[in-house]
Order: sequence, then structure tokens, then C-alpha cells
Amino acid sequence: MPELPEVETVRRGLAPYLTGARIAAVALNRADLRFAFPADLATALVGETVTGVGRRAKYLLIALSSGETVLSHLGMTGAYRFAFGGPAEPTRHHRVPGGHDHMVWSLVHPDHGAFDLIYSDTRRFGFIDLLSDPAENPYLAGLGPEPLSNAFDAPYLAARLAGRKAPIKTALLDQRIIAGLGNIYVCEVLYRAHILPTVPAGDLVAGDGRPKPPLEDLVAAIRAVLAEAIAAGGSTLRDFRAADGERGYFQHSFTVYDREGEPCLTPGCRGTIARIVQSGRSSFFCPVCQKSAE
DNA sequence: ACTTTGACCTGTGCGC
DNA sequence: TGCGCACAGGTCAAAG
Repeated sequence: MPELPEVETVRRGLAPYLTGARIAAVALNRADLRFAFPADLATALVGETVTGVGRRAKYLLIALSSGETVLSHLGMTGAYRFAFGGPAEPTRHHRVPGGHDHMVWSLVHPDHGAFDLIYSDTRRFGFIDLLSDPAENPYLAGLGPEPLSNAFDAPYLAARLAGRKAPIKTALLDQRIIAGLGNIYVCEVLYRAHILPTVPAGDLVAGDGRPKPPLEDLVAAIRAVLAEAIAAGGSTLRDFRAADGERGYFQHSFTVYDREGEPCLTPGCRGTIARIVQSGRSSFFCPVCQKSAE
């Protein structure tokens, strides 16, 4: 589910409790998620101390005192929650018999005491791996720049989009071009930048290879929308200890995503939000105030 | 080399 | 109420 802002929110919720905690035990309730758990996962974790919780794109990176790193991707329905003493409350995906709590870390933190960290994942599109060298990992090596970093700007994006005939919607979902955007935020940033999702990506680049004004707007929109979403997620962190982190995913209200048939919220625009399917994914947009590149 | 499609899973909500 | 179908925020392999 989680796109960059949601994963960042999870990271911020986990970091204060995991950093400095010692892993006393690890339970795996099945052999695989999307991929098999590494054979030595539990033994590699037990006895180690967490030295930090990072994020790259939509991946969580949990660093261990051994020097190894746990890579965790939440897929569509992955979620972490804590259980401090007593039986853990099931997640809302857990009402059906069987449940979806696939991995449980038992941790001891010098300040927070003993607690469990539970990973649940209904659809099991998530996965967990153990990396000795994150920089060399194929999952991470091919990722494009972080959209909130200095490495991401309009000239960069222009260079990557020049000549591409694929719709801008599809290009922005390509993690090799820009890391961390998913279907919701791509819809949102294109809406904010007033660009139709169907525009051929290369149309946003001028003949000399420089970004056209709409592409400058798009870069600004990407930064603004993500920053706002992270800020909104941060406001839910107060509850992270008791909740499952899932709440934050949807707390944020969207301006175009999933609003088919509703009025466009752009000031002065009288359009109605439409929905089309691109690359098998829903695109929501306003056919009035979102335009092709001039 | 490029893009699109199907596959992986389970759950929910809608129309009939 | 029940049933079937469409759909869901991600990614990868395979097919075009």
C-alpha cells in the first residue's frame, strides 16, 4: 500500500523503538511472503542490536550490529505494529481465521523495555531479505533518485524523459526514473501540476533537452505533495505505539485519487474527475484543468 | 530496447 | 442474503 510517504511514516514510528533494541527472538509463522524468507533470517537476527532504521524508496532498511541489514518491503498490505505486554491485538486484516501475522520480533530496549514487533501482510506482496551490503543489492541499485533529495530536479527528469513515448503516468511509476511514487501520488502530482496522465513523457521536454515549464511545475508538485503527505503522516505517529501504522496510510485525504465523478477541487475549475486505466492501473484526473504539454 | 500484460495473494464492495 | 465479479496503494517475469 505504502508509497514513499507511508513508508517514511512507518520508519519514523519504528526508529525510536527499534534503535538500540536487542533482538531476543524471532518467530516466522510461514516460510515465505512474496519470496521465501532467507534461510538464516532468524538466527542472523537473534542476539543482534538494531543500530538504525532507514528508508530507500519504498524499502525499509533495518541496520543490525552485525553489519547486516534487514530489507523490508511492505507490498500492498504490509504493516508493522507493536505489542507491549499482553496478547497482541489483531490488525484489522486479522479478523478472518488464520490471520496474517507472518513475522514477530521480540525486542528489549533499554528505555522501552520488552515488546514485540509484528509484521502482518494480508496479500503477501511484501518481502523481507537480509543484505550484507545494501549498496550492492539489486533491489536498491537500480532505483532512481529520492524525490526529496538534491539529486532530483527538473534537468534530471528532463534527461530521463526525453524521447519517451510512454505516458507520463507510466514513467513516474517507474522506480528506476524516480523512487517512491506509486499510483496514488502519481495521480496527485499530475493533478497538482495540471498535466494529463496520458501526455507522452517526452512531450514535457523541449527540443534542446531542457524541461518545459510544465515539467518544472511537475517537479515542484512532486516535492510539495510528498512533503505534505509525510507531514500528515507524522501527525499520526502519536498513536503508532498502540496502532498498527495502517491508520496513517489513509488518514491523508486525496484531492483527485478515488474521486471519480466528483467535482474538481482546483479553484475556479468546473470539471468533474474522470477515471481511465493505464498499464492496468486506475488514473484519476480532471479533463478540464489538466492539459497536454504545449 | 521498449511497453504492455499477466501473475502473485486476499479482502471488500458492488450489482444482480 | 448469496454469488460473482471488479477492484485494491507494488513489483516482476513473460510476452508483444
